Amino acid sequence: MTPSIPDADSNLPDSADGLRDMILARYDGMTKVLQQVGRYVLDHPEDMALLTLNELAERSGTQPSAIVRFAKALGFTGAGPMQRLLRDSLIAQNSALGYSERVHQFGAAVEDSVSAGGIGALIDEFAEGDILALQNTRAMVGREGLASAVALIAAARVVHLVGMRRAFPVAAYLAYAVPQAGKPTMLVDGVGGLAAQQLRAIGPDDVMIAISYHSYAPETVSAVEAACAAAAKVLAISDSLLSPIAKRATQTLLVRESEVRGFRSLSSSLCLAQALVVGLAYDQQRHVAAGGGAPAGDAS
Amino acid sequence: MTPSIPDADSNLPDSADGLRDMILARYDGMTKVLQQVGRYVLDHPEDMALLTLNELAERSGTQPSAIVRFAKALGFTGAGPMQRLLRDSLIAQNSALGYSERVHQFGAAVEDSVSAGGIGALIDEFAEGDILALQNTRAMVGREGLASAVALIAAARVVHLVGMRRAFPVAAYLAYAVPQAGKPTMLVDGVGGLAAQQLRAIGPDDVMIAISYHSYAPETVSAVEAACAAAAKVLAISDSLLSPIAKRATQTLLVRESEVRGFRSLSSSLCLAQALVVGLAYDQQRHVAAGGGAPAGDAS
DNA sequence: TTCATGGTGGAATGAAATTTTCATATTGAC
DNA sequence: GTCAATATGAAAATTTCATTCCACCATGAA
Repeated sequence: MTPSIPDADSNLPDSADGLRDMILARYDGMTKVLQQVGRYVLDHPEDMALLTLNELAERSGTQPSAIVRFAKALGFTGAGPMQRLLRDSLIAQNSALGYSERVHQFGAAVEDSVSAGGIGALIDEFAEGDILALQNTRAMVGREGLASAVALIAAARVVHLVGMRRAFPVAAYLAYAVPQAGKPTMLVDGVGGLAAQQLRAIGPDDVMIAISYHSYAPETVSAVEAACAAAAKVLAISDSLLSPIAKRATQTLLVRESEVRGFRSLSSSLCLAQALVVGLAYDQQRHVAAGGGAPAGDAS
Repeated sequence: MTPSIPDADSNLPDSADGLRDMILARYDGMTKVLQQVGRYVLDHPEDMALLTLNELAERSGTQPSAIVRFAKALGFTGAGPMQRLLRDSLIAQNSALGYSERVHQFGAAVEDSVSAGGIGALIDEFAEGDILALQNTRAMVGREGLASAVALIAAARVVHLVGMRRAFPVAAYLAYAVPQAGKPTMLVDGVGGLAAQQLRAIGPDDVMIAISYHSYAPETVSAVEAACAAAAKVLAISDSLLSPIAKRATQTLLVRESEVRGFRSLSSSLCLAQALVVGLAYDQQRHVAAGGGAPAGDAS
């Protein structure tokens, strides 16, 4: 039974923005599941506008009835009216442009001058460049490349990670994610001048993942040399087969990063790193327990 | 009676663009009513994506059954699949995860889908997901968002960076790149338990760039609180307006990372970070020397 | 610990929308 | 001009979806 809508403000929002503000205002007073629904509405308004309640419930990890309750808690008569509000806003946004223009909205050529579009136009350039780079990387790495790299890592006792300067974020990501896949991991970061000690821990059953781009950091090169000296395997992530780390590597994964205005990106390397880790997680799982089920997701 | 789909090309289009081309190609061979439907699909794709067949029939001056026949003539099994195609394109333009439920399988039958394409197929999934996420980020951040964020950083005396766990690679990249743009930078990394000391250095003319994703690391939240207490500006890079750091931030840049098999990516955040840094470099350069020319590129 | 209150998940129900079917109309050929 | 074949429109039938209802669980107080 609806309690005759005792809500303080019986006036509904009349726009998606108004709805967003209303959710933000009431969020703290909501129950756990209702908050979950609210978060999904704020984070994925397009989904909430267009999908069915069953799909939404699945994606947001709730129940259809919870979505209906959420809408009613906000004063709507049901989930339908709330969806209609979001959908109308979405249509209004998109029908401003003609169909053909909107379709090519993202493929449109980018002005090559910063002063033309202002500094803000840089986001278009970098996004577009990264998209092209990702397509390229996907083709260059290939399924076999990824699969054999995963096998290489899976067979190792310990994973050692090296990446300096611009490559460091990639190494840092792997240092965060690889242990989650259940593989012992050491990041050779050289903090406290302990790089030599860290390299001494490399054994013959280990693998070193070395990430380096032109021009190749000498610390990374010498770390690879140390790994080779210890008879460890080396997986190189680099931008050239001629790079000093690729030459000594057991396997090399080539990534082509976009270069916009002289700045090279990292998106492709991160994407590849993530594919490696998830592949490793599936592989580990398959060997540990024959049963199915997804490997644990991540959190931050 | 379906004539067992005698259409020459039984392969369906996989995008709104492809559908549009297919309609144009077959238009001349269609009957009057089917042409009428086709014209409506081309002229009002968002209606066709969202409205019910009854409404569409009324608006286009046809019948619901005519729309079903039209879809079948194109090779679809019914009007539903055709609408779904258009709807997904609509979502893809506005959000990252527009592309079918295959991406969103949490615990469902993961084992066999991996073994179907092999672990190597993950590279395709992640690359594709990241591309969609980048398109979305580009649209969500927008030129104004980037421009005002750059202005916020440019006005600061010192930039403080916070990002833990999964967000750390982004902070690490900024710690590498922001100083190259000539802006004093401190990374709050908490190495050696010195986080408190690092936070004490924040002044009222500074800006803190805080990166955090669900679920939000408490260290990051308290760092933001410390920045607020010091009357510093806060630029949040996060995945939700409800995140504890977004609520306290001077400005929030929303990024929606792709989520494939429960693992969220970082490509969009890295792309955004790079756009921020290059924008900052141009801005700094413009104020230091009026002359044009690109800022120095990077190297590793 | 026990009870009471309110929240939550899942199944049943009723409504709405899509698809099929069939009768009628229209077009083209002989 | 008539017949055959196909297209069209209307309505029935089926499927899908939103909502409601009920039983169970969690939380907090006595």
